Amino acid sequence: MSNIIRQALGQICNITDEEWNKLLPFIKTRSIKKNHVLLEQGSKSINFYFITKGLVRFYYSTPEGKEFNKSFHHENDFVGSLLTMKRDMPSTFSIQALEDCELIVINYKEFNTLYDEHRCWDRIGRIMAEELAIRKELREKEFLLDSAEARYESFKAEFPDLQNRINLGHIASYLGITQVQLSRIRKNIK
Amino acid sequence: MSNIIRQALGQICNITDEEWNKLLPFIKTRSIKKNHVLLEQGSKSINFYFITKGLVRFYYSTPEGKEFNKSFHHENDFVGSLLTMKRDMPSTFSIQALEDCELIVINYKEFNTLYDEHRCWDRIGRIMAEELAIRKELREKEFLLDSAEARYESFKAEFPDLQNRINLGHIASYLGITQVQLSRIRKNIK
DNA sequence: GATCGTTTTTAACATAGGTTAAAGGAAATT
DNA sequence: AATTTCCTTTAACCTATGTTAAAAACGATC
Repeated sequence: MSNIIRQALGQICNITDEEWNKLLPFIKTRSIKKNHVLLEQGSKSINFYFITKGLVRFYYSTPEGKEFNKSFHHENDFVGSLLTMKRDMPSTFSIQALEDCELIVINYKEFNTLYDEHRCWDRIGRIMAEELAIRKELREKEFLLDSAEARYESFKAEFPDLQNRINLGHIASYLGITQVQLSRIRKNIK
Repeated sequence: MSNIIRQALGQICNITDEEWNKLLPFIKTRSIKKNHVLLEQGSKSINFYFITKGLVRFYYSTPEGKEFNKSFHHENDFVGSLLTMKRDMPSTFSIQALEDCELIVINYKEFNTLYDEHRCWDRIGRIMAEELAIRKELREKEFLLDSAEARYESFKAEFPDLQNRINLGHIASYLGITQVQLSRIRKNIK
């Protein structure tokens, strides 16, 4: 099971057996059912996760009871709240399983101790953070420049595999519009 | 001059004299005038910059000739195109001086060689990328959840010092709305 | 202080998107 | 197959924002 995560990390930076053995005690596996809330907005998380199977959504909840999807993550993604992990602050969003999931759980504080052990962990952390920043910049650009219709087309182009796994309500929420408006857009396109 | 940048980096991670002397040959200083375009969208940059004085905007240009401000940066900010630097791709945005600026110029390819020299550079790169990712996540959240009026209030709260240095047209462009709409919002607030 | 360029506001009209509620469809359950 | 639940579309109406153009305010310069 943990071979999968070693392979994923190994693509970023080579990890020696010695370093790998330091990580092993900090990780375990976990299964969660569809609809389970893995992390609740407002709480602090001590873990981050690697998804070996399934699909989750990150979402913000507003005081008015609305929800907005921040992102979707599936097989081979690392997921967690950067803010909680880096600054020990309550998470600004929740994480919920949209399908039954198999996860690898990594204790963040323990993982943190590795940074001073070997440079490979800083390297891995740097490149993962850079990739995240690039993805978030792209989404910022789309919100800034593109219409909701264009954002919908981008979503379909970027995540063709997710189209059939995620219902339109969740997609609309990711695009920052209502289900009604997405329905109107879909009618226009056809 | 380069003391300033060493101090800024030193707050992230200690840099030994030996490591610092490896960086020194890769940096130089440069002055640019207001309105000068430092990086043109579509071109590749070989440098990134540290601003010691002045103010710049990052902006996207559309095929229709419109411009949208991505971000503003001033004294003590590191600026550059992550995409150009990390993936050797043309920059998706331009950089223009909004005031006369004093810059420290760092050659990215040369800087890149430092990563294998000492772990402090991976550490610095990691933490800078993490901070960038956190800022971009916050802006994503504001686009997703907040009205233009709320985003304007957030802008004023987050950058109180920039209010008098940036004209309303540029602020509207940063918020993703027109100058006309920002004017209406300002009228409503008062 | 008159003139010129820039920034900001205002007006009038057009479009995108929100709200609420109901109707249709699709899929799961009994 | 009938029932229930969830997902998607449609309709009617309302608000936020875009577009274009002009006016007003502001600042710099001569």
